[in-house]
Amino acid sequence: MYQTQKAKTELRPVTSALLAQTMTFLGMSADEIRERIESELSINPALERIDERICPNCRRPLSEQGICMHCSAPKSEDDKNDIVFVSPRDDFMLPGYSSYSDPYQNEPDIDSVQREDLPTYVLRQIGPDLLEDQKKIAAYLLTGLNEDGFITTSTYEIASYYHVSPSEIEEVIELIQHADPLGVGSRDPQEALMVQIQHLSSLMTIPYGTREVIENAYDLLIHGKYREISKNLSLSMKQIQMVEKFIRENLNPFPGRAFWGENVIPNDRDLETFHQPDIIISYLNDDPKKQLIVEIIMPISGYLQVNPLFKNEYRNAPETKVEAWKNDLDRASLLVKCLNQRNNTMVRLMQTLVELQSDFVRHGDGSIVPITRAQISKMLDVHESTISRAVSNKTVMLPSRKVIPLSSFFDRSLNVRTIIKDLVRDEQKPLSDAKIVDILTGMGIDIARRTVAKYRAMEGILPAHLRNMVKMR
DNA sequence: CTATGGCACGGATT
DNA sequence: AATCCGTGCCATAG
Repeated sequence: MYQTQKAKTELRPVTSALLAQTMTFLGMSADEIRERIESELSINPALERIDERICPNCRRPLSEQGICMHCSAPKSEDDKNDIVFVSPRDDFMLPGYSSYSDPYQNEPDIDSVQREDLPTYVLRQIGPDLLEDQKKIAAYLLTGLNEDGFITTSTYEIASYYHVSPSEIEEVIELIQHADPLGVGSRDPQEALMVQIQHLSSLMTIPYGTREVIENAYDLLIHGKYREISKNLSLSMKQIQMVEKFIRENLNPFPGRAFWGENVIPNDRDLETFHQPDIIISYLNDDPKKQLIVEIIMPISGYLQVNPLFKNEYRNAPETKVEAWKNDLDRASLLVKCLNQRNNTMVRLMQTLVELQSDFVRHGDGSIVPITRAQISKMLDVHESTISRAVSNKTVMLPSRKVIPLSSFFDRSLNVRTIIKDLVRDEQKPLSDAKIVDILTGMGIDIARRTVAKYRAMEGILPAHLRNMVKMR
């Protein structure tokens, strides 16, 4: 009687704290958790880190490749539907993976550099070329950049602040603009594009009329008013299309965004390649016939536990310390429990998710099955918000080496969008949105004409009357 | 008249 | 409760 009473009162605050914390942990990315753990480790003596890799499922030691012999060994290698979970690891940039970070460029150390913030990054590049007072100006300019990488303060403002002439400011700005990411420190997308063009013109051919379009018809361009551009600048529609395509593929109107790789340019999922993923899915030995390997990246290598020595010590704790030590112990065990809980949830989530979407993982966008978070939550018997948190703020690397947000697994329209993309790619003569609706209806997909238009826009496909001439690839 | 984009509404999803 | 998404209606361009 007395015991249960006591157990309850002790249990409740702990479990609710556990729940609350687990929830917050669940919503964090590997990076954020890493930070949290590091800080806890540094202040809490009761917490101990063991550098040994263990299976997230059964907590047994793993083989060298990080595969749990206990959990996954008995399964046959030929079974395509097998999904194997391997130990979370923190050093995901193994030699074989190093090319992920920059499939387009060969600069090797983009990864090390992308962690620092944009102003620092730029300043480091141009620093050597600057005089002392130019440096001050540059620093001032750079800290004033907005998230798009544009300068927000006016030249005159700075000039009067530093008692120098505006032209000297301009000089510094120009240097900044030619640093990587190309075009930072411009005032608007238009200027950024011009800088990029100037730079690229020595490296590749720029389609005829590109400068003119950007300089004189930028607003028309972003609104897709190609006819008008054509009239104003006397360029053919074909030329304008080339220009548009060139800009879309080679330039970036928002230099700051590319730097962060944020998901702000919806049509360009490639940019997300620069994110460190929270989960990696790959084939065993990179062989598509073999099992899928799912790795959930852990914030730290090894695992955490409550330090047994500290626990012992606590029994003989001096009066004055009892309180504080107990606090430490509680926090340590809470953290460990939370992390285990989080891991457990993530593993279960990915298990069902990859199983359901294995075709998507293996064969790409077209084979995605529309799934909602709510459905998954029922299958796993957890609250919807749990799944929501588990999915948010996380990215996955697919065997194709693309890094996408985990939420893409729940993209209801991705499969239809790919069909449309394929349809347009293989079309003989341009299909109008209405035609596409017909075809889709024939395939058993029932959506409105207006929706097709939206999907088209999402995929960056021009309207039918503008894509009649050249067909790319 | 046809094709498409903008705005806004309502239901689903988170 | 807030947000997202598909859709209908209407304006506009060709």
